[in-house]
Amino acid sequence: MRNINIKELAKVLNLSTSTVSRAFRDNSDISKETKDKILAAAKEHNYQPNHYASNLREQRSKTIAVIVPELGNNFFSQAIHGIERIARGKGYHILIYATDDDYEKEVSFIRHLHNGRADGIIMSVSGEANDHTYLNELSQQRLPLVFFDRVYEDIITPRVITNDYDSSFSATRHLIKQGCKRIAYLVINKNLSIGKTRMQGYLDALEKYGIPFDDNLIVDCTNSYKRNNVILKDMFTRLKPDGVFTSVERLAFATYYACYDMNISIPQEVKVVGFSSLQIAPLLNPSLTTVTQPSTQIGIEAASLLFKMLESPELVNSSETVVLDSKLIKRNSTAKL
Amino acid sequence: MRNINIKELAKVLNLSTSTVSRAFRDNSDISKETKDKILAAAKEHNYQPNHYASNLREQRSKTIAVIVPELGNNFFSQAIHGIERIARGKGYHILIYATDDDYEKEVSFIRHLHNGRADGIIMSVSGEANDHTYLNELSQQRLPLVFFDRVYEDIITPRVITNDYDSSFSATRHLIKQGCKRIAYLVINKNLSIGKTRMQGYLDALEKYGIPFDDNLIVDCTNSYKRNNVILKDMFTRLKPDGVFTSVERLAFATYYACYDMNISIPQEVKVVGFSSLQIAPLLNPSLTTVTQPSTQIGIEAASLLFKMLESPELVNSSETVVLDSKLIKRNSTAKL
DNA sequence: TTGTACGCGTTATCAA
DNA sequence: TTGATAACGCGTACAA
Repeated sequence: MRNINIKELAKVLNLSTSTVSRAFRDNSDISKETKDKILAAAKEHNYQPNHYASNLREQRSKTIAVIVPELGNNFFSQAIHGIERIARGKGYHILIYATDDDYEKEVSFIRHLHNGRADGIIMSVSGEANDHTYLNELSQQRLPLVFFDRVYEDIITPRVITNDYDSSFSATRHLIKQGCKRIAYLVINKNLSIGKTRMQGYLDALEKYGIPFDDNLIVDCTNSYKRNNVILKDMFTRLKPDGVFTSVERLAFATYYACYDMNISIPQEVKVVGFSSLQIAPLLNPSLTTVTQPSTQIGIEAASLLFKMLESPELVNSSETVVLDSKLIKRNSTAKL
Repeated sequence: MRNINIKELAKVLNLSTSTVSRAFRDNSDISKETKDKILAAAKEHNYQPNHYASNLREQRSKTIAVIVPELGNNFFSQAIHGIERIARGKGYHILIYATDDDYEKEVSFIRHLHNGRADGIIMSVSGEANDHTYLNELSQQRLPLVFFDRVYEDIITPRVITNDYDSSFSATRHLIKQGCKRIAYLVINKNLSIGKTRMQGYLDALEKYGIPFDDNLIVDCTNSYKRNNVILKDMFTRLKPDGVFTSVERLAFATYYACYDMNISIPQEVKVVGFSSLQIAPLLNPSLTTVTQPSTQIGIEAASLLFKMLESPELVNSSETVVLDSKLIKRNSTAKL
């Protein structure tokens, strides 16, 4: 288990540890000859500089932490994919943390990361609670932090988001143009800024096109499949919407399941559009009209921003905001008859 | 940026560093009073023991590495979710590495992990190449390693797999019972043991039920959507299969797309079943019959096995194999007319 | 119960 | 170009 260390390797080569160390650092003066000899021996003995010793010495870890509400969600795994690509290119390692939308975990992860384990954090917030002061408390000595997609508006740090307001407006307008008059808006956490922004686009589109707003049509859902099924069936029974706009992918699926169960046909009786990064949306029955976020690109931008902060902090404004465009992709779930 | 260290905290408290250190370690002798005082001060000053210094001192990192062929794939993200749950419970951190099915990257990741960065590795292999000796070379001092799902058979290390042979046999038998006579088997990498095992189940089912085997019906696909589309259209044109069994999820989607393009109706003209962890398989058009692996559970088992190796190596046989059962879930894509 | 002192493996400074 | 040495921050023998 124990790997060979620099001292042993130096002894084998009859050199000092400093010389051996130099062979692994690019800048230092060392003769080509010696360097080659050392690298060859290193390979033979399977020597690699111990990362923890280096980190301790250099005060940086070449590691970034990624905190997301959940794994096993298309959007986040694709974003992580994007982050991974950039980080790998820079020779950085990635630590993954899933909060399960639990605020306590989020706080705990962030606090723990302040022990040198990571050089920076990329996070999509849980949004369970309203007290984010813990982030501000750390602010003087806060690790470089980039938000993506789900952000806390009261925390000033660079962020990568999408044009949610416009997308929501377009999606809602699309439903209206397809003939919907009673459009339900499904959301999981109204308090989360992303939920609010998306809702505002919905509200403004209704107003602009003269559709009366019915408070009941804003439906608060959960992360539980079972409870959502109950909530949605109740919604269909009581409110008879002819259009459904879901602020997250999962609720579009829940809508489909509820419609299947109740024999409500999409798009004849109700049209559905949802935010979703599902690549097989065309294969659904019916194919799902989506607001598709450039998820991988979001990850790429977020990682790039973080590295910019790490490499040249002076070039990054702490309120820097990168806005990417989502696309409304019209499919059969909103087809006119 | 610089966090307070143990020395400074000790000075503030008028205590020695060892006493402060003890407050954070559970086993050491320290008066409750002093401990509370230290922990309070630590909280106030936002002190946390530097992880790299601790790791260096203790020679372990409380970190495990997870290596997968790709992120953004339902199976792997669900498996990672399972791993995450167990690791978090043990207070371990998770490093993520995606190989993109690139053997070079896999080798590089593994080599780099041998510098103390991780205490153990959980991996699903890339399977691009046949030379896995690099793993054996490291074997005397190899990090504890657990394979899951996609494994190298020539490397002896604990593994968590599913009953692929049986599942394939059942899936093929199901197609036969639904009336299929010309069943194509779609695979991405024939050399990968998992491809072979699944194929054997298919072959044996054909034989048992007296269906003549046609070599052309074993179709080698790729990871590229575009190329697969060409390959599959060609297959439908030339071979006219009436059943398709896909060894990975992606190929089931590719089959759907090809059928859509060619106006081949599922299940009327061709029936489709595939290995898949897609949770919304019921929402596809038509709903997809799947062999569903317990992906999260696989992650849980793999992580548990790794921790067993870390905690009590003597209890783990290096050829220990955990086999979990997949389920054949019959849906409309294989319905009889 | 608390403090002193050393070493974990590395790299940077300085001297040779 | 190479070598000796100190320091990074922590945890633990050992001493008090």
